Amino acid sequence: MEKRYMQYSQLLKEKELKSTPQRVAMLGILEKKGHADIDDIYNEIKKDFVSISLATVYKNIHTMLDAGIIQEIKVPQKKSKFEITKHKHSHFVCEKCGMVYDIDEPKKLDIELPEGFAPKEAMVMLIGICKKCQSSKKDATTGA
Amino acid sequence: MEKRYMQYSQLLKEKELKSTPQRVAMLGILEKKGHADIDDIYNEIKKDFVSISLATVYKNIHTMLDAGIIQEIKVPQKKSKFEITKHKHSHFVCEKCGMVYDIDEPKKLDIELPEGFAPKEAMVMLIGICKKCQSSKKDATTGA
DNA sequence: TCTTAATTTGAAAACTATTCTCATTAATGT
DNA sequence: ACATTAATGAGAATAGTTTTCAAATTAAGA
Repeated sequence: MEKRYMQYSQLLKEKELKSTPQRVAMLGILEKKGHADIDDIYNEIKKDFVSISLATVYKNIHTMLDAGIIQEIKVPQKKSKFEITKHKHSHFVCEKCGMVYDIDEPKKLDIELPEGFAPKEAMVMLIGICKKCQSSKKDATTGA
Repeated sequence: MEKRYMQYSQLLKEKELKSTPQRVAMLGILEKKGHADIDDIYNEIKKDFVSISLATVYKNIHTMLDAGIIQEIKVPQKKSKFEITKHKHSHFVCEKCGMVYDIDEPKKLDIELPEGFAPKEAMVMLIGICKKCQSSKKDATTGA
């Protein structure tokens, strides 16, 4: 078995989850694609697990979300995408092709809160035109 | 007719939309609640429009979103909420009670992008514990 | 390796959320 | 008030997600 599969297996066990081939494959797909929605994952995993159930994909998404192995990215007007939990970062969403890119967290974020509010986390999302769509002047969905 | 209803009527017409009592009422509810999801709006508007159809609520939400009169706020793990479009601002979401609060935009946001990416808009969302939940040490859903 | 206990899987049904269709009603401009 | 055009309401249709449960798989211990 390949090395990276072992790593996912490891990761699942650390979170007290059983390491099933389906879960490992889902993580592999998320790693490969970076960001994927339910359909992306289902369509991709079906290539290897012909009879996998969509319900299994949903269940595993939830299980792994609860365990913190993956995270949900909600973009206004779009379907949620998921990604493997990694170091904190922000997102850039292309309003043309819909691609989600990881970007570095803000170097500085100076925001003023009313008294009594205790922030734990800041999420920053930039919306704009990505490099591909910028240069091609058209939809880059079919690109990287 | 009340003054603020006239204003919504006005607003709709400016966007080339017909000013119907249902739309005006939806905007009134959004103003009153600040942030509301589809069910909030539907349950509230039914008090005045007993036979309003849920489909009408959905249709108007879309219409008004497209016209830019209202905006969608997507919070990870939660249902979308909507708000009347106003001056640019950020959001604070209480992870305990789920309330969404408007907060001022960052005074400073210093973020580095790879070359070729053209941002148009930055969305900042803080997650944490709101004032009410902070002080009551429990769910403040039933509060303001 | 074999056994057991606990969890996961797949398939279908159930449920929830959203959109569509279309006859009727209402809003706008003249 | 009239004509035009769009919105409403009701229900059907579709899409998206979760539940149920028997069979299969995993993890751990003997």
